[in-house]
Amino acid sequence: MPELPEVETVVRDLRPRLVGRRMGSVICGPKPLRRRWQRAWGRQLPGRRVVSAARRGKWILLGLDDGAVLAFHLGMTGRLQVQPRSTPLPRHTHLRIGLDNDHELRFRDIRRFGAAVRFAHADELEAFFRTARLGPEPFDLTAADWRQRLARTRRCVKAVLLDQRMVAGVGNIYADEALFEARLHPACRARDVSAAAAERLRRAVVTVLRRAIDRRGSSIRDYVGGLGQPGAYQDEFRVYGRVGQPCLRCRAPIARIRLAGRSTHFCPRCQPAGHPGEVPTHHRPMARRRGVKSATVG
DNA sequence: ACAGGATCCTGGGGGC
DNA sequence: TGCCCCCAGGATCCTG
Repeated sequence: MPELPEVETVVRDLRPRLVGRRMGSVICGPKPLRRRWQRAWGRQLPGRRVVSAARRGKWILLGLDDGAVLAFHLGMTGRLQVQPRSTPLPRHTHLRIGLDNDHELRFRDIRRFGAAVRFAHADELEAFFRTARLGPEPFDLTAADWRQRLARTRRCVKAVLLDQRMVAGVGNIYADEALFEARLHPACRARDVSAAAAERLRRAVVTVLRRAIDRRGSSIRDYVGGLGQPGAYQDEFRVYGRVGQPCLRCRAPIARIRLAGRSTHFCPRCQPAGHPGEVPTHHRPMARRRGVKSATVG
């Protein structure tokens, strides 16, 4: 679930509570975390001091005083929190790292799509991101680079936004919100998007992410920040999760379709299929077998 | 190469 | 109440 704004919020919450702290005992839960975490890593952590807390895409990066980096990905349901050791341990807590102040860093993840990885050096981390071809941060993405990236694919813009190799940190919520902001139909082929629309989209992504960071991210069901508080941006969604409800700009009912395997929300009137030079492709109604209401037919 | 679908997990909600 | 199906802030395989 957590996308860039949620991850950024967690990092900002954790930074003052982790940086300067020394790590103690490490306790792993019985179930593996996408097989990334290696039990042996637990032995390398005690005694190390946290020197930095940062974010790259949807990754949380804790720099240690031996040059190693402890990286966390929250997947769909991951939570990374600093809590007093006395706080009751919730279910699905997979990793606990003691701190030198009666608190501990707890990684909890119901669905276990998340990951924890120890990189021995910053070089290893860089190699990892290179291998994954992790794209640029949205805030660093230049207009020219973005235009070229869009021009090189036949996929629809929604799929492009979700692809971490194209731009890092955007997920399903903010892809939909940014496309609404840019007034672009999510099914538009990326390569057919005009230069003007591409630039609108690039700016919309930045705008929406900044707004969401200001509101400490979106909490729909599982997400909380590094101190356990929910975010508030869900109250400002223009399209995400608003199927059938009136568009806040034009009152037309918000539609939902499935694109790139994900629920996709948009306003059929504000995000028309037929912008000049922007030809939307395939899109099927969400409705499956069981009378699930198809949003497109209010 | 490329795009879509299945898959990994667990839990919640709705329909019957 | 119970069962079954669908759904979910993600990413990675596999297939055609």
